[in-house]
Amino acid sequence: MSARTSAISEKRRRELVHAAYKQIAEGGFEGLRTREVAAEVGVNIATLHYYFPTKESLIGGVLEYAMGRFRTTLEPHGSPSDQLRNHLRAVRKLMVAQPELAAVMGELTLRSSRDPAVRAIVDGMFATWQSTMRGLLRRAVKNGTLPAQQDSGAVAGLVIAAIMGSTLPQVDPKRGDQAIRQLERLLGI
Amino acid sequence: MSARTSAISEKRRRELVHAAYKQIAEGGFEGLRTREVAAEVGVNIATLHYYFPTKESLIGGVLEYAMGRFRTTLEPHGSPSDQLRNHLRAVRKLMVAQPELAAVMGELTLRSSRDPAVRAIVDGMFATWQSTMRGLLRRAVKNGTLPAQQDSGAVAGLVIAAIMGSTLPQVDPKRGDQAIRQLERLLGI
DNA sequence: GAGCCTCCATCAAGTGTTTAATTAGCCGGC
DNA sequence: GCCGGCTAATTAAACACTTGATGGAGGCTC
Repeated sequence: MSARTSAISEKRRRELVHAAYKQIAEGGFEGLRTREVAAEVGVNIATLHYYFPTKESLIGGVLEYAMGRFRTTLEPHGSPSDQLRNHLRAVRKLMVAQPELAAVMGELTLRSSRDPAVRAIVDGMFATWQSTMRGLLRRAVKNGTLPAQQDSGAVAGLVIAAIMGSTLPQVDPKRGDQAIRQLERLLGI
Repeated sequence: MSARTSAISEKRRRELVHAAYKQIAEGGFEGLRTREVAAEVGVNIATLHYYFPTKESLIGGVLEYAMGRFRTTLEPHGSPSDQLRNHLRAVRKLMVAQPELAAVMGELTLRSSRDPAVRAIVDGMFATWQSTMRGLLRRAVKNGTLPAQQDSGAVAGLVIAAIMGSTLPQVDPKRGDQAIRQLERLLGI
């Protein structure tokens, strides 16, 4: 929080957050035990509480970490003409390459309906994503790479819903990819 | 389990399962406490364990209940020509009308990646849904109400992914509906 | 009264959190 | 140079409470 956090201290924090992140990925919030997090890093349980006063604050760290990870891939890149295509591919690839992130995102999304603090951040992330996506869609239409759409907002919502839905654990990765490719086809990308 | 379970006994079971169901809906698996379930029904904790030897078995009951609830709306109805449309509407309506069910489905879906018993059932449900959907799509194409599709399986997967994704808690119901309507438009329903 | 059902009391194993103490390194003054 | 205090970082050991589960005693109904 404060400006002067020593390098070693910052490292410890990251270690702890990352351990908790992995823990949540494989066991859900239900399976998150502060003791195990500490053990995985190889420190005493009290050390964990030295850096994160409460379990809640540790979860906060994980939330921040996961969101950061996700946000980076949301930033569009490549030539404007195929930014939309790149974007879809990138997000989908990320979710397949890092099932841990997909799992944690799922947990956080679900938790956001009960935890206002989580909700605020997750909501913000989705809002950003939605508006990014809408921008890409509009640009693609103006560009000519995409047939005109009535409601770019609704399309953006659909794309996001489809991506999130296709990363749910029961859908094996192949089916998820198929679904997204099918969406691209329908959209005319 | 056995054939002769008295009416009152069966009622108790249902009460307990339903209480657990509500509990999971509002607090996730993380927040499921057998004591609270028993308290909500108004019985002693030991009574709960009389009907459900373990917490796991209680969750099994909830799983069965939720799946049953979901499955009923999956059955297509109406005239064959607009069964597909009805189906989409029905599922979507269900998820909006019963946010509890959506929440529990989400929890179960996430849990299915860690719990083999849950996975088996949830997977089965999705498989059924997928093939039902594919059947509807094919019939609609043959019917003429839907333009020809290359891969009905992929389309079915997309529809399912979109529906599941649109019921995630952070998407407010209006956006979710928009997304599904947009999907209908794209599909040409 | 037999059998299904319910409760009281209790256990053992965790669970997040805290307390008091220890170590290591740094800095200023003598 | 070195010493005493200061702070950051870490630890062992518990604390207070929760949680799933049990055993045995009694009750209600047919």
